[in-house]
Amino acid sequence: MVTIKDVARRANVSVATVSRVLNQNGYVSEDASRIVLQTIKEMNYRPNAVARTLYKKTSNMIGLIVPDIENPFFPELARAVEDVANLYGYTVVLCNSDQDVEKEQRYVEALKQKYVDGLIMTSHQSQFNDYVDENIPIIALDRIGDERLTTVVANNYEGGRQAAHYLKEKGAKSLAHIRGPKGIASADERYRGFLDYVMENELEYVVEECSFQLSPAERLAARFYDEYPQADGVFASNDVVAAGFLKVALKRGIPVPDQLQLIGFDGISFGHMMYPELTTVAQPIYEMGALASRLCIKLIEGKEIDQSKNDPESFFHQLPVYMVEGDTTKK
Amino acid sequence: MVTIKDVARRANVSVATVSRVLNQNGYVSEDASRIVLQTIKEMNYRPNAVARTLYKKTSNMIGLIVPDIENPFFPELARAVEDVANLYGYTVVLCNSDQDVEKEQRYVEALKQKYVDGLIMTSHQSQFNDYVDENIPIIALDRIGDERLTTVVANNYEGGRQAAHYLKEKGAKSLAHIRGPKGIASADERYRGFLDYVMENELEYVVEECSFQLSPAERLAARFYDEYPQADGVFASNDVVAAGFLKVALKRGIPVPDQLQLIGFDGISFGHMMYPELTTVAQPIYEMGALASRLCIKLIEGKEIDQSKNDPESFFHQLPVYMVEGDTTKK
DNA sequence: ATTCTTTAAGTAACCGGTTACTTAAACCCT
DNA sequence: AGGGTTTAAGTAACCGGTTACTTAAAGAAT
Repeated sequence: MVTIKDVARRANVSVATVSRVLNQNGYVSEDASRIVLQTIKEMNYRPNAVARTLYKKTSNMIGLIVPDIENPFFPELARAVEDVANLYGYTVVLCNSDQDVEKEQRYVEALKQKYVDGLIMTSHQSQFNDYVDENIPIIALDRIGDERLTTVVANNYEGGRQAAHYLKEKGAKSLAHIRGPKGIASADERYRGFLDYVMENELEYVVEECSFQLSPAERLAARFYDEYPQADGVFASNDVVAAGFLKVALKRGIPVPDQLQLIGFDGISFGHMMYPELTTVAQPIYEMGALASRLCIKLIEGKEIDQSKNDPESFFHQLPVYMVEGDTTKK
Repeated sequence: MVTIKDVARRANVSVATVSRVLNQNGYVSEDASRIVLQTIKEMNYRPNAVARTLYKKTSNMIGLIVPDIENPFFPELARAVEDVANLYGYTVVLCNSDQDVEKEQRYVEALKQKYVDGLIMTSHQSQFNDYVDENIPIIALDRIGDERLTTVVANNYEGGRQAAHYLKEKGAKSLAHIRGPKGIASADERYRGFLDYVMENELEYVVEECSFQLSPAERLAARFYDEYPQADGVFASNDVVAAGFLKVALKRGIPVPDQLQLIGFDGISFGHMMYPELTTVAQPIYEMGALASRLCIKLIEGKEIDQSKNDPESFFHQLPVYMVEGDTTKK
């Protein structure tokens, strides 16, 4: 491997000069600069990122921790984070915490040891308090933790309300909400939105809880359709669970959307893969990832943003959701 | 941040002794060892991974490059790679090359600069020749590149044959294969398997090409059903494309599987999410990822395996595929 | 002509570990 | 008692960059 010393020797200058040319700082003459650049090209020299990191304590890496890489929502999010990060010269290290608090903590430790410049976390942990005092920027994405944390979320509460409203408008008489796990802010908020709306409008409803995965959703759906045959409008807390409910309904021959209407949440591209297509409360997934990434980089580089302690709002970025009308609700 | 010097000072020993305790090598007395360990715990010292990497030229990181993180096949694969890697104390850096050769090369460069210990690549590049002489282990996963490269793939050829055979057995008279992009070994092999089988059995068939994504699949499907209304057995080169064909068929009211039977490839968990469930030629995705990861680590640590130049077979690990009978083919 | 400022470039310390080399004490043996 | 081996632990070089500090030459100002 070619080092800066090799380049310096060949170019007849000191390592400091080579370093100055590379970093475009300090005083370097035209001549020296030309020769060094020429030599670098000739020798195909690439500065060693690890050595630089050791001295500068910065790595141009951003850690992204997601709870479940197999839920298509997160790859879509990761994709956006990565696109923006790449644009600014950062590498994203994607870690799958597997909804395991310990594994998550191990990752945070490992990443910090590697001098990642920032962290974007879709943490499974309900309170990130342990992390908030760290000396690197942390963005909470799709999760709400400590209020001092810069946060990017969709308007889950409003999404919950919209789902309930939409079902009511489409004539559903007996609503159901399959809520996500308690303690996960997004799930809690969707539930709260749904609940507020059905209460305000005095609608008949029932709530069940289900983790954000397919198999549990299918199991619950089977039981659910037995127990609540009268339910004609189901709002699932994410698209994967909605897909599970849709599948079981179709299997049983329950006519969708005529007898049963179904709404998911997320708007993963996956919902378009099935037929009938899923009606869903879509989050602006790409925008969320991109914003989180941009904010993280701003915090890394500017160390400031407009996040004065006076203005808590500036920590909290809430993006609007929007209904995507598929075929699992009436026209 | 606590450094090894701080620990050494507090424990009244030299940094060498602390290092020896940490790495459990060299001569350290019982007493010294005890004191150092105690001090480490008290000060909550964690050795700096970057400094260690700089000297040892090893990072305990494995780079994993996938072409499309949004195709569920790859997260599933990544999951397996990561599980095994974690088990052995390695961190996986997941990179999305976006099917872009240049982006892929940039990632390889960046990863090597970070002293990753090994690379697992599901490369979009048909020949990895550029990479094969690198001084770190490289595993080709789900792709075939240079024959000197350790390779983990499913038996795609056999899968192609099986799909054709299955469709024939289920009574399809006019077969179609929607093959993946030319130049991608897995797609080529599936195509070859299909072709050999239909030729041997003198079956009526047609072939179309489609990239491994949903939207192109849907567009192609629309055209396909117009052009080949007689086709009654479609074998798609992956599950995502199969899902696109299924969706368009259902939309048009084509009875599946009675009038049109459909087989995908991959066996992503996704195929179970839809109804009717996809019949598919499943790859042992988890096993493939896990094997690639294990081989990579063996190469890193042992630098040997049984890969003598005499035995090219040992470089080539081909795993069997198996039919998963869903509802898109007749019982 | 002298002093001050700017430009240019080298030397060496530093980042935080690991390890080759060295010194010295302890133990063993004849 | 003297020489050899094993054990213990310190010193300093090293990994490959960056940069503070220093020296020196060129240019500007009085």
